[in-house]
This record gives sequence, structure tokens and C-alpha cells, in this order.
Amino acid sequence: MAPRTRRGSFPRVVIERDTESEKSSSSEEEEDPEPEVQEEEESEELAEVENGENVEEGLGSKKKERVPITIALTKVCKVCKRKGHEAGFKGATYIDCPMKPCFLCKMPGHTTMTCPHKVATEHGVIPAPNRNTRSSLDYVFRRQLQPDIPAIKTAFIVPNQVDCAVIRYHSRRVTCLEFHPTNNNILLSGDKKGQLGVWDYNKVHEKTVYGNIHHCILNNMRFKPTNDETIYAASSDGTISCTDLETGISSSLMNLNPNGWEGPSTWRMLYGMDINSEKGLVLVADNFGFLYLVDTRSNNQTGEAILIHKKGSKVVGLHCNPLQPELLLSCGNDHFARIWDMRRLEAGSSLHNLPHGRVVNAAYFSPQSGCKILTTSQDNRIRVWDSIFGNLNSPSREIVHSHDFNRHLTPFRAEWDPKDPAESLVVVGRYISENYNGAALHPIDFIDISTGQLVAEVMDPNITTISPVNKLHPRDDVLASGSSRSLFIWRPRDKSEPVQQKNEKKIVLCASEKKTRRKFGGVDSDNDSDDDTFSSKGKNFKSKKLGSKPTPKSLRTKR
DNA sequence: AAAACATGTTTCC
DNA sequence: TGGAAACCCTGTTT
Repeated sequence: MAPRTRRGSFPRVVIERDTESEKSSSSEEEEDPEPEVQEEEESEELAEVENGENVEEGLGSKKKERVPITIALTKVCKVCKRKGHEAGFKGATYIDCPMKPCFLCKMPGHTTMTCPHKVATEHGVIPAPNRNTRSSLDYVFRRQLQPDIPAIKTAFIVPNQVDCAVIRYHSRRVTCLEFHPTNNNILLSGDKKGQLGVWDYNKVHEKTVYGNIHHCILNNMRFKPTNDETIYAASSDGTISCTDLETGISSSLMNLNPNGWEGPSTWRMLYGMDINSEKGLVLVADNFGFLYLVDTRSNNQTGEAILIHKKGSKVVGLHCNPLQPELLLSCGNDHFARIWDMRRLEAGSSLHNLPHGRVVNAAYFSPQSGCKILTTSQDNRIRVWDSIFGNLNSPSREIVHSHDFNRHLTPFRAEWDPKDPAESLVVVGRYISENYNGAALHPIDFIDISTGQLVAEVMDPNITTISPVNKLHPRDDVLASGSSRSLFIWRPRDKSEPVQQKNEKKIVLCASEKKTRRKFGGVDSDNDSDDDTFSSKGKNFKSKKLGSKPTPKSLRTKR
């Protein structure tokens, strides 16, 4: 950023921003509100309040007479550049800039620390606007719509302990995960580079990476319903692949960029994908708002591309209703999730449009009844619609939860627990870190979406990275996480443990172990400057089995 | 040890 | 409309 000019009374004070170094000298002082700045403090402060428009001119005209005063900015906030406070980590606790809206709920007037949604055991639920009709009649009504909803919820079994992990299985950040539909120990993973990993996590050292299928982001994959050794994948390279998991032999169903690179305005990328087995279709959607249908028997596109989201916007998610093959759910960067009737697919013909505050990362029907809808939006809210047959004008619940967009991260997606008969357990990684005994960790949250309660937060002191990609096993009590370039398998700490009641289920993993002492929680980096190869540092492509008491050196235990 | 910086997408203007 | 800024709880290299 350009140096910031501040118009004081007489001498213009220029703060060279490149001296960002100061922020880190946090160790020296704590509460001292007096920075050792020069004399012109108050004038500076004044100017600061209303300036901002004179930055340019100051830059241009005062180039030479500007005396860059490199203030010893021990107290200048790196976020807003004002003094008197300082954003950043203090130990393992992040202090927000008070000038910014709350990092969690995005509302002004408070910081994350004091956010009303940051209660110890829950992130908070915002009842949707139309939710004031919360009469008992309403419940009766909804009960009629969903007669199969169990009256008493079964207790959740939450995987909470790292069972095994593979470090740098991928050479880029993990972008998607999929459990094998029939083989219990097989996990598939895709990464930013387009590689497809096949991992038998009971044999940690057996793993396969197919690197030639795609050459950029593998956005979504699905098993072929009629052959569970075959996987479809949609990639930002504009192709759909169909790969045999045994041989790695892959064919391409579709290539939206047959002429190769002709510039960013024409390069089409495939994001959302799902399979409609009833109709024998692979559905994919691109970054320009279009949906494509591919017949899985002929491997040919059927019909024309259909504009299903705002023209030019990315359609990141597609989901076919598990029970009603005519229903399709899509979501994308136009801030909408949309419900479609497959029999009447044309631009503008959506049955419902579900508005969101920001980009919608994911939208899913509930896995068993297909009656509920769960969305993850970049406005830090998980939204739930309890019945697709009910009032869809506003969500039944909005659950505030930190899963912001970050350039280094795969977008977070809240995922259903496919095993939960009540369809109320959801897993989602958390962006903001919390101080757990001195370590800044990013838990993976289990949320009861019927109440908004945080049922469990899963973490390990050795895992300091953010885990935006999570998937619960369709049959076992197993959680798979993709975090940075690593994959983790979590299982319950002790299977013989009596199942706890739902409200006592707060789990803090290894809270007493504090080996990890890092300022930052970590991120799933995709820094292109680091090497792609699996051999670049010797530690790449190594797998590690973690015992029940994990003290793995491999898990980048820092100090 | 500390700082620079690479990186990509959305939103702002 | 297009270009610039914002992001600001990285990870890696310098």
C-alpha cells in the first residue's frame, strides 16, 4: 500500500507503511496508550478523523518535501492504522480492531470477543425475520409436513480424536472429500492442483494420487451410482472426468475449453456437480452461471446450457434431492440458492430463490428425507430451511458461525451427518481461532441445526491449520477433514464410553496438552511458490500413523 | 528472527 | 463498466 499522508497543522507527517514490522513487537508493552510518536500527535489525530481524500494529492505533490517519519508505531493498529489500540494476536488470543465490524457476526459496535453470538457453548441463532409466527400451530403444521421426524432425537456420536493423518498427501490445499459408498475405509480427496487422492486410511501407507486427470482445481466429485469404482469429477480446467479408481484410467465427459486458453473472459470452469441417477445425468455448472446436463450412458451433453444463476457468476454447488429426482438445488456467487424442477429447466424458471447476504458456498438438501435445506454463506451464517414444502420466504434459522472467505482457504461447507435420522447434526470447520490453553486452534464444529447449539468442537493441539473441508462417514462414526494439504481421520475418543446426552456433549480435545504454541492457527495455503512435487522437502508425501496419544512430530509440532 | 510477499476472489467505487 | 482495494486469525522464502 502507498504511504499514507496525513495532513497535520504544519509539517505533513508521512507514515511509511512498509514499517509494518512494528506490529510484531508486541512483547514489549501491553497497555501503554502512549506511543512514542512525535509532537504533532493531536493534529495528526484530528486530520486522521476526516482525511482520506487528500491522500492522493499529498502523494503526488509532496513527494520531495515529505519527510518520512517512521514512527515507532508500537501502538498503531495494523488494520485501521489508528493508534490507541492494536489488532492482532496477544498470545493465542486474537484481538480485533474495534473500528471494524465484528469479525464473527459482521455487525458494528462490538468485536468478536464481545459478540453476543460468541457464547461459550453456542454461536447463537438468529431467528429468521418471519419466524415470529412461532405458535404451536406452526409446529403442528410442520410436523404434518414431516411426519417422519423423530420426536426424540438420538444422541450424536461425534468423532473427536485424530486417528490417523497424512501430512502433505496433497501438494496443494485439499478442496473436496468423498467417502467411498461401499468400501468403508476409502477416502477420496481432490486438491487445488487437480490431483485425485485415493486413501485407505486403515492402511495409512497405502495411497494413490492420480495427477493427470485434471490440471487445476478439482471442485467437486461424485461416485457413479451404478459403479462405485468410478468417480466423476468437475474441475476448473473446464472438464468432467470419469475415472476408474483401480486403474486411474480416466476419460473426459466434457471439455468446455476445447480451444485452450484464450484469456480469462472465455475460460470456463466447472464448479458445482451432482449426479441424478434416476435420469442418468451428470449435472455440472460453470463460472458463468450455466448448467450443463450430460447423459451418463452416451457421455454426451443433452440440450443446451441453461442459465441458472446470474449471468457471469459462479455456480459453486449443485445438489439433487435424494428422494425427489425432479428437485435440484443450486447455489452460487449471486448470493442465491435456488430450487429447480428438472422438468422445467430454463432460465428464470426456478421454483424458489433463497437469498443470502453473501456468496453461498454450499447448499444441500438433507440427506435422508430431502426435506430440509442447509446452506453455508460467506456472510458467516449457516441457514436452515426446515421444510421445502413450508414457507421458504425466509430461513427457519440463521446460525452465526465463523467461516469467512479467505483467499488462502477452500470455501467452508457445512455438511450434514448422513447418519443422523433427525437430520439435525451438521459439521463445519471454524475460521476464527480460539485460545485453547495457549494454543490458537481452529476447531471443527458440530452444530445441532435444530437449535443452533454447538454440540461439539473438535480439535487437536497438533493441528493448527484451518479445516474448511469436512465430511462425515455415511456409516461409521468417522470424520474426515481436509486441512491445508493434509488429511485427517477422526474417530470417537473411546467407543465404549457411554453416549452422552446432547447438551453435555462439549468436547475439548487434548486440552491439557499444550505443545503447540503458535501465533497463527494456520491456513490451508496454496502458495504457488512452494514446490509442487512430493519430494521437495523430504517430508512431503510422508504418512504418519498417530497413536491414540498423539504426539506426532510430523504434525508440525511447533516448539 | 523478522519481514516481505505470493496468492485469488469479491466487493467497492 | 473495469480497475483497484480489500482481505488482514497464511505459509514460505528472503
